[in-house]
Amino acid sequence: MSVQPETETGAQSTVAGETPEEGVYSFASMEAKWPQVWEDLKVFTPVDDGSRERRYVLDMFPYPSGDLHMGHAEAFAMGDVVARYLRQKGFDVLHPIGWDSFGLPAENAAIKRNAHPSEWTYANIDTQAASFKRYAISADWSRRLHTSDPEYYRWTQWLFKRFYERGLAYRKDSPVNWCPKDLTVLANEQVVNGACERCGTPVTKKSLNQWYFKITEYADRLLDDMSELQGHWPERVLAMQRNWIGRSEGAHVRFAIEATDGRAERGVTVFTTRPDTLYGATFFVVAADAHLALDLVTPEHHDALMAYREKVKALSDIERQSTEREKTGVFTGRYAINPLNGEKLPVWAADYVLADYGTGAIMAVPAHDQRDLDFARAFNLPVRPVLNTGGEDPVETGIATAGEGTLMNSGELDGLSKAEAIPAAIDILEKLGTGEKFVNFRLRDWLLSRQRFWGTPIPIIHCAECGEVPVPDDQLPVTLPENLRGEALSPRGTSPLAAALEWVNVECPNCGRAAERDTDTMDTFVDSSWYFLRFVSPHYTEGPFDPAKINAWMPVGQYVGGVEHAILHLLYARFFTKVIHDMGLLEADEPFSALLNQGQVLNGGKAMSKSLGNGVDLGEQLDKFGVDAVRLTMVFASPPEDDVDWADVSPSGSAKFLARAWRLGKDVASEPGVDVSTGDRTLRTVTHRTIADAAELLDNNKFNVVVAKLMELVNATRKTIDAGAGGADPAVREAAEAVAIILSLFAPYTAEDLWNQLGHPASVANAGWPSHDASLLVQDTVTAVVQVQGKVRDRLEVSPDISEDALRELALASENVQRALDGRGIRTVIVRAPKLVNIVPA
RNA sequence: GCCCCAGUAGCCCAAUCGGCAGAGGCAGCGGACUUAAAAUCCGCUCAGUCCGGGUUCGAGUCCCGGCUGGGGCACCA
Repeated sequence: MSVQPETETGAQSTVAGETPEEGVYSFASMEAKWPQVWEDLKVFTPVDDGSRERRYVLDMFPYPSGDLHMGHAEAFAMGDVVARYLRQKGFDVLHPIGWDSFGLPAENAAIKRNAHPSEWTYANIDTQAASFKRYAISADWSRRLHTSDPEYYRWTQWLFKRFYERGLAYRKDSPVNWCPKDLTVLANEQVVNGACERCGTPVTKKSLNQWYFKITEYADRLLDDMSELQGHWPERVLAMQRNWIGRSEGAHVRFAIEATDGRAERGVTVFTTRPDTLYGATFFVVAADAHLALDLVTPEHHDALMAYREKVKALSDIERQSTEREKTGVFTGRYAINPLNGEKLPVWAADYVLADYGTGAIMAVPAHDQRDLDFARAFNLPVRPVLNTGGEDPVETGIATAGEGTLMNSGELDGLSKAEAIPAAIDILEKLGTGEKFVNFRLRDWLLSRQRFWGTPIPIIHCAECGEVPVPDDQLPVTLPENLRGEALSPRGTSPLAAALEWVNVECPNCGRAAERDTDTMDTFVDSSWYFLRFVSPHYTEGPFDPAKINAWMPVGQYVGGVEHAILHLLYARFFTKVIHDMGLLEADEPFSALLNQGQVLNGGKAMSKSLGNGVDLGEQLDKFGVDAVRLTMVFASPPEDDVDWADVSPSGSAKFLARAWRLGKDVASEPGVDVSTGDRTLRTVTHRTIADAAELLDNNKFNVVVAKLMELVNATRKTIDAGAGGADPAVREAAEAVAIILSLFAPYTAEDLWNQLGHPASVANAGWPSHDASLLVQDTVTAVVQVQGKVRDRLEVSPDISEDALRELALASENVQRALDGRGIRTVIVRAPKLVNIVPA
C-alpha cells in the first residue's frame, strides 16, 4: 500500500524487504534504507573543534522501564526538531542520548525473576536504543551513557565527596518519611498527599540516621536566579519552583517562657509574617509532636500531653492535613511573655502547628489569623483585634480579618497602616534585642539515602575510631557487589547491601582497623542532577567532565521534557550546577537556558493507562503509519506544550501529506544547480516566504505552524506543476528542495528520500538552511483596508510605499466609503499606511 | 484558601505592534479521472473568539470582574 492504513493488501509499506512499486511512497523501504547511511556518515556527531558555534540540545534522558511509549515519541520528536533545525542553521549541535538506569523497578524485577537488576536494566536499554534508532532521533550515539555504569557512578561518588568536603552532604537523625510497603525512606518530594508517590501507601514517620544535601543553603539563589530563566522557561514551572522553595518574609521573635512548677525559665523563638499584630497575641502554640513540647510541659500536664501526642501519631498525614478538621490541643501549664507588652500568654501544644516549619512554635493572633481564631473558639481563649480593617469584628463573626487596616490597641504602633507597622514592629524588636527580620523557607534539605541496592553506593566508610571516612578518590568507584540477586535484594528496612558482608567489611582508609562501608545508596535524582555535564565528555577519565570542553558546551541551550519534572529534577539539577559552579569547575550557574515542556499524549481525553485500557502502542502506530507520519502527527497536532489527544488527530492524514510532499520529487524535471532566477515568480515568492516564516516560527517553538506553512508550500508547488508551468520550471525544483530541507526536521526518512530523488547526496540533514531572497518578498501592491467606524467598507490595491496623505485621499474618494458615511461629516481619519485607514464619522 | 496556565468553526488549531477573525489539517458535502472502486487532483459549507463591564477610531489580543477546564502548593504561621 502507499499510505492507506486501512487496506491490508498492497503491503509495500508494512513489509520490509518487499520491493515497492516504482513511484509509490513506501515508508518501510525508506526506514530500511537510510539508518545505515546516516550512521556511516556520522551525520549527528558534533565536530566539537570550535570551528562552528556550538549549541547543546538535550532531551530528559529516559528511564529504561520497557520499550518506548507514545510519551517518548512526543518528547523526542520535539527535541529532535530543535536539534535538526539548529544543525541546518549551521551550528555544531550536541544532541546526546543516555539512560537514567538506576532505580527501583529494576530491583523489583530482579527479585521476582531471581536475577540481578542489571540484566533487566540493560536488556531494556537495548530495546529502547533500537527503537530510538528506528525513530531516527538525530543523536550522537558515541556519547551514550548509563548512570548505572561504574564509569559514570564513579563520578557521582566523586561529586558526593566534594559536596561532603564543602559541608553540603551531612548525616543526621531525623524523623523521615517511610513507606511501609517499599520499606524505604522517601524525600518530601516523593510524598504526595501523605502517600508514597510510587505505590500509594500512606507514609509513616520513622527516625533514622540519614544523609542529606544542604540544598537549603542555596534556597535564596535558587529563587533569585529564576529571574534569568524568566521568559525562557514556562511560567508555570517557575511558579511551581517558587511555591516549592516557599520564601516567606517576616520576623523571628523571642518569647521568654516563665519558670514554673519545676521547669526553668527559657526562651522560645517564633517565626511570624505579621510582627505588626504582636499586641494581638493572646496565646502561644508549640507543635505537639516536637521535642520542644516535652521540654516545656509542666509535670502536672505531662500525662495529658503524652496522651495527646499518641492520638496525633495515630492520625495519618491525610487526616491531619485536612483543613476542615477541628482544632485540638492541650495546655502545657506554662506561660510565654510577650516581649512588647509583657503579657503572659498560655502555652498550648497542638497539631496544627508543624514541627518542621519555621521554629515549630507560633504566637497566636486569633483576631487576624483564621487558624488561631478557630483554636481560640474551640478552647475559649481571648480574641483581641489590633487592626481596624473596616470589616466585621472577628469576635462576633468567627472570621479572622487578614487584610489591610490601621493598627489599634498596639501602643506605639497605633495609627500605622499594616505596611508601615511591620517594619516598625521589627525595628522595636531589634532595639529590644528580642527579635529581627527573618526570611523563612518551606524548602527542606534533600534526603538522599535510600535503603536500596540498585543505586550509587555512598562512598563513605564508618570506622569506630575515625568516624565517617570518605573513600579515597583513587579507590573510586565503590562498585556494587555482583553476587547479590533475587530474594537477597528484597527490602528489609535496612539496605540489602548490609547482607554482602565481604563487601561491607573493609579496612579503615585512615587507621587500617576493621570498619564498615555505608550500606545506603543514593536517591536516583542524584544521578540525574549532573548527567548533562557528563555528556560533554562522556569518556573522560580524569574527572566528571573535561575542563577543556565543559564551558564550550554548557549551559544547555534547549532542554526538553515533561512537566512532571518541574520541581524535583529541575531544582536538584539547578542546585548541583550552582555547587559545581562554586567549586570553580563550571562557569555556568544555571544548567538549562531554555526549557520546553512538551504536553502529554492522551487518548480520549485521558492519560493513557493500563487500568483505563486506553493505551496506544507506539510500535503498532509505527508499523501502521511509519515513523515519519507518527512524528509529524505529534508535531502538527498542537503547540508543543499542549497535550495531544491521539483520538483527535490523524496519523493517516500525516501520511497522506508526506506522500504528497514526496511525490513532488518525481515531477521535478530540472537538474540540480539549475538557475532558479527565471522560475515562476509566484511560486518563488511562496517558497521564500515559507523559508523566512519557518525560521522565525522555529525560533519561537511554533512547530505546528511550521508544518502548516510547509503544507501550503507543497500545495502551491503542486498547483504550479499542474497549472501549466510544469516540472521543468526551475522554481519547482527550488520549492521541492526547500520542502525537503524543512521537512527534514519532522520527517527525516521522507525528507532524505526526497532529497535523494532530487539528485543530491545524503544527508539532507546537513543541507543547510536555505537563505531567503528578501527582494522576492517585496510586494508590488498591498491591500489596504478602509474602515468606517471600525467596519470594513472597502479594499484598495496600493503601492507598499504609499504615503499617508495619498492613502487618505484614495480612501475618502471611495464610493463605498461615501455611501457608508451617508452624508455625515468626518471627525477624524486614522491612517496606518499602507495597510489600513479608519474613518470616524462625526 | 493561595498561585500558575488555557478557553477562537463539529474536532485539532492559525491570527508580529491592538488593525480584514482563518493559514493548515481532520470530519462532512460536491466535482474531475475510472467500466467501477481505491489512490490522486480540484472546489465548497461551517464560528464572530466562554460571559459581563472598561479603555480605544478600532479588542481574539490590553485592563477589571466572573464562569469553565487543567495544573501546582496548602493547618507553611
